[in-house]
Amino acid sequence: MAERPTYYVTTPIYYVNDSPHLGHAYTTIACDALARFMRLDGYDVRFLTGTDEHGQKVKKSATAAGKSPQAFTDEVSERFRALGPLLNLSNDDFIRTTEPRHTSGVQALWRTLVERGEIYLGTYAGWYAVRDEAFYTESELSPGPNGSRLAPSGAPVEWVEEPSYFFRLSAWGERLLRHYEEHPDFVAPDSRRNEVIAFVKGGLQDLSVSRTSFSWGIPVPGDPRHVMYVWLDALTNYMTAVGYPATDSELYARYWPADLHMVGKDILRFHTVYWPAFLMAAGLEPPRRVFAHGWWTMEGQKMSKSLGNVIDPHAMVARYGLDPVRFFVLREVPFGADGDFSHRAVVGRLNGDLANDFGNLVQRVLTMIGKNCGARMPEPGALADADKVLLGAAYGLLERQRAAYRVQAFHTALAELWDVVGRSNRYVDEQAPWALRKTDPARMAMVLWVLAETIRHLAILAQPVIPGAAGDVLRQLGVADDRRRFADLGPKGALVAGTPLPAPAAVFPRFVAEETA
RNA sequence: GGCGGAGUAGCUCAGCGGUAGAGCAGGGGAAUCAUAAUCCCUUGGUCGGGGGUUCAAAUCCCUCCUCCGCUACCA
Repeated sequence: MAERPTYYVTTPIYYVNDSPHLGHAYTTIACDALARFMRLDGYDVRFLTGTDEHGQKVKKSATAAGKSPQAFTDEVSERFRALGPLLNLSNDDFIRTTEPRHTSGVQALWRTLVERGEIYLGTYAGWYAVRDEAFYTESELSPGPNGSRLAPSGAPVEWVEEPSYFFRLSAWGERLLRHYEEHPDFVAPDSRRNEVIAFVKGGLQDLSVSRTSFSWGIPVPGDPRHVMYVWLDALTNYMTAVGYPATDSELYARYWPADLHMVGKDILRFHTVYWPAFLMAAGLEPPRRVFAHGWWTMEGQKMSKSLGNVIDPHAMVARYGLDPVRFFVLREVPFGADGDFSHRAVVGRLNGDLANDFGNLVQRVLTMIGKNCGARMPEPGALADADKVLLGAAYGLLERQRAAYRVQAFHTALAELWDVVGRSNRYVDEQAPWALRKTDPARMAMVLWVLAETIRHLAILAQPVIPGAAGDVLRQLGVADDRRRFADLGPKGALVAGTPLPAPAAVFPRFVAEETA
């Protein structure tokens, strides 16, 4: 038997300085939908998420909370891990940068880079604001009193020099540009690709990859006064989670290079410039693709702690239900663009697309089968033209879904599914099975079977995005758990007449206005 | 400032050289299997302003206006 093709997809590892919010949920849901889609399509999938736990900010937050960094990160990391059950995530692994498998792997990568002459000891010099504990570039500074300079925060800065290890990033500009050229799908969407190319064309400086100003990090091998730059540390998780530095290990051999790193647009550069440069410098393969998605505003406003409009995923799921939320974030905006998470829009999708269009379609069909076909899957007969048209649309969905998922166009994939939902509702009205019940019961049975079979296709293909509801629909259709893969689509997996069906129950209740307190 | 992107129906957007489109919202109607869900019809736009190329321009070119992104070492 031939080996199944593999697919390795990652979320960024989330920085534990922050509690999980809609943004984290969004990225992870998108990856989950992708992972589920590929699994259903027969791929050997690896889906990774985790937490990024080192750095000065974490240390400060831990101190502020009166905890040790390890105790603090244990706690916050657990809140990210809890997103798994909350959002029905299917990740195969969850990595923390404080785990030994990671820290030792990163140190191995460091040693490799040193051996290859890609890292050298130098001096980092820059404008440093003691109050902010941060360096700033010349361009960020504004003039202060008496010829001094001020940071954007208003803090005074001073010229500071400290020893630091540097990565020879400047040597990789041409190689990176060639990589972008030869792999046009490496950065998506295209607008982001242009940005990255423009950035690299502007010239690259060597990158400071160690710090001596704090110690909450991975020690530099052979020079423990330094800890590693958090991005070198963090990015490497994608490899340490599959066994790096054991490049001959089963996991690494199977899954590296990753097929897709999903990221927010704010961390694009780290993934498309530094990361591939680190890897090429170490003689390793870069990931195949990096997709930068957009951000959500909340009722038209930027989410921020000060505005108090940061969405807690638990509250969001409690209010709307999980599958509606998953559906909304992937359906509402073209993936890659920014979107607005408004109550009105969520309810519109939930009541319109899910409850009225899809949920009600399933309900009306299953109820008619329940009442008029003895609660068993009806007997199909000869196909009328209208039947062929509808079934043809259903059969044609898989290829279209693949094309959309291939480029992470979740919104397109869902729109195509819902096109068939609409066709199905029109078909019900045109065929009017409630009238056929009296005039031509055999034809009624055929119509209901065609609808059930179409719904089977829709539900199987909707599983990646709304796994709970789609699974419920399939259960109500009497489709066994092991007959829900994409290989079961088409006539060969068709619903079998006579199969006893459970009593139908609504899958998507409409959202009704909450009591105003 | 430089580079890139976008401005099309009330809203969100598709169209990217050949008689202005979709979804939602609004208006009217049909049907009654169904979560009063569904289906049909319909109102609505001088496609940001101006100029140009063309038999023909949302669609190509120029220019102006507005908005957004990027312009490196917090992550």
